[in-house]
Amino acid sequence: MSASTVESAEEVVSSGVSEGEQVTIRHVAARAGVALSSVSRTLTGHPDVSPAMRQKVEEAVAALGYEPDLLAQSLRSGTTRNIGFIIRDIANPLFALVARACEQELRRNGYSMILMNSDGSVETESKNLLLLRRRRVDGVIASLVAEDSPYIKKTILSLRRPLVLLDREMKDLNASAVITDHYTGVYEATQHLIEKGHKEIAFVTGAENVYTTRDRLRGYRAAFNDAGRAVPEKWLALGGFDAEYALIHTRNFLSKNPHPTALITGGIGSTAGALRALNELGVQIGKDIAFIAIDEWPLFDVFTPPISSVYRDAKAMGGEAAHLMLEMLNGKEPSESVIETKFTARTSTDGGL
Amino acid sequence: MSASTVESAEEVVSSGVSEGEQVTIRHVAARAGVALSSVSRTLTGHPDVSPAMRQKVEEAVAALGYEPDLLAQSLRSGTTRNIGFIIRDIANPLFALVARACEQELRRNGYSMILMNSDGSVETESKNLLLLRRRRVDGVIASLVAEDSPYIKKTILSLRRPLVLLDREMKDLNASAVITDHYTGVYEATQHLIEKGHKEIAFVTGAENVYTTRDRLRGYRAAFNDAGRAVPEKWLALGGFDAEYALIHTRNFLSKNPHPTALITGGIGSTAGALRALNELGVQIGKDIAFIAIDEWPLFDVFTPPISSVYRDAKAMGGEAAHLMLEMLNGKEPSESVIETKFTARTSTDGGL
DNA sequence: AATGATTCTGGAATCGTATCCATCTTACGA
DNA sequence: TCGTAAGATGGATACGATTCCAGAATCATT
Repeated sequence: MSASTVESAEEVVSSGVSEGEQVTIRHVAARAGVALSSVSRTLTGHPDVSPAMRQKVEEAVAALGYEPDLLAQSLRSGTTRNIGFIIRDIANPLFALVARACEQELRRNGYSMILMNSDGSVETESKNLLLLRRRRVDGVIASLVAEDSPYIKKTILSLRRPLVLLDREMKDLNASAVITDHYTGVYEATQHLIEKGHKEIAFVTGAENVYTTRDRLRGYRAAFNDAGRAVPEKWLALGGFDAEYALIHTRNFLSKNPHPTALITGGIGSTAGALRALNELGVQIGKDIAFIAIDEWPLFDVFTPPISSVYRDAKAMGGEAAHLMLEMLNGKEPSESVIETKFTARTSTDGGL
Repeated sequence: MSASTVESAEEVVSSGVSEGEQVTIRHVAARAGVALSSVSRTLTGHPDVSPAMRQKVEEAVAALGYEPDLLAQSLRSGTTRNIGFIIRDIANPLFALVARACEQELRRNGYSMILMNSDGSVETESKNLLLLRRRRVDGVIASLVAEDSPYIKKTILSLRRPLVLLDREMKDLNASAVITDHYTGVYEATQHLIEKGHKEIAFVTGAENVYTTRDRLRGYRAAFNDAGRAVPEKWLALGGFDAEYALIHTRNFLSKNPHPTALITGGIGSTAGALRALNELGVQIGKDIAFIAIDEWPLFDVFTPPISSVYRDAKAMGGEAAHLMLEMLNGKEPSESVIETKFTARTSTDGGL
């Protein structure tokens, strides 16, 4: 009796498995001289299996190098151990961190991640959701492009699978959500600027049809209100998270006279666009204008000048998303998890006045 | 006869499909009053289908809201239209761009991407490859952690599916590859520094067990040789692509006396680590030291000072990878695609002497 | 020793779809 | 009008696994 677990190709061929053919449970059964069902029972850990049977099957499995086919198992069991992950753009560094942490956690629990970019398009997003349903994923984790599309809502309702939303709030969906407490961070950031004497504080970010913007805006407004100041509505640009939008509107704001003395950008893309505009105009951050970024770019710590920011832990977001998904897969009710934000003042908020 | 394509839930229930149950081809056949096989033929576009049959089936499909189950189709057809994508870390901005472009292109062609991070571990990478095989992906696109692991090579050979390597070269694998012409870019970068009068040019990057490093090193050495200078071997740190490694070795190099007057970092992670070390030591780029980064961080264009870099088009890499994969899936032989690099001098390479 | 309970095993059905094969109808040309 | 081919359809089988069910073998009990 050979103790080897890997046998030569010739021996495998001589075992009734022809070249290139997939080794199935049937081959194992034949080699072990038992029934299909017995092999399956052995491998799935069914209690009614004798030690003799177990040994025969395990020998055959080792000899043939058999591996269960996840596709067939999925069809039979109705569960694929695949989770769909839909985001606007994986190249957004914040979402990349979320995706990475999420994938790690899912993988540790035996799930794989199917990644889809929605490219900022509601239509693509919707198509992706439908495709994921057809692929029979066990659940979907998504950062939706917009919350107010009835079409998306309908599509989601038709999914009939656990759903975890990232930084979005939608009613009547029976979904879990990882939401961020943007309010606190943005409130502190705005307050910081007001205390420094700024009145004309511009805020450039995405549209109000996502929770992210609404919660940030709430913090921004509250800081003015609490300070007994009027909210400078004319310095709000709430149109898109893309860099291009922020570039144009930052450029526009700074061409006015008077122009804002401080600028807050909401989100990775907005920050990039605004920084490009300032750079292009030769406006020096921390001197000609006070600047605060919401969400940190990976290399912010070595920027000159160091940039004041509202930080949130993207890794924790990803882990929490996976966690909430796993809970729902285990039959628990949907729930929410809140991620904190933290404002840190650095030298980019000096100057501007 | 109602012209509506979406019917009410009650009507669906009354059609023999009970609540929550998946609508299958069988229900469609029953509703249309035809055989299973006829429905299948109609939907797959088989020529032997009469117009009358087509109409009956299409009506039933619309009435029931039937959608083919990709899982069952996969099992039957042996092809999943899933592509595995394995990288070290999706949070690496360069790879995120590659992944995004690749996913887009695959999606346009009806394929989905299963994303797995190998976390820089050969073991995880290997497990991921095996899992992808069990998931019966149609192909794998991978940026391997190392080329010299015999275990990985064995695993890959056992895949028996089309494989596209990203920036790696391995013999006898029958794989396609997207490789980068690092040589040219690094040669030009090094030459630029030599012409400026630098002799002590440090180079911090990953290990030589990947093509990326070897090709860059070749360019670095050739520039010295062509200039008739000795290669400063003592300023080579070829140990890892992670930021931590670069941080430690940059710090170490600069603590020496004499220390390097110029620094080249190879790869996103290395650049981040080196920038942190320089920042920490208070060494000013473009003044106290000349600095060149290989691969650009997204916000390099607004860094102060602007950083000289060796650029490559990550989006093109992703698109090419998808393209090569699609070609192989269509039966073509493996091939290689080369991505260019371009050195651009900016003010970070002033000073240092 | 007969009975019932328990353990173990093999055969068959099933998941949802695609395709082979056989049958039946229709059409066409000689 | 007949023979043959082509067109159209239904039934059965297969993809690779799990699970139900029934029967065989083993064991304990009176």
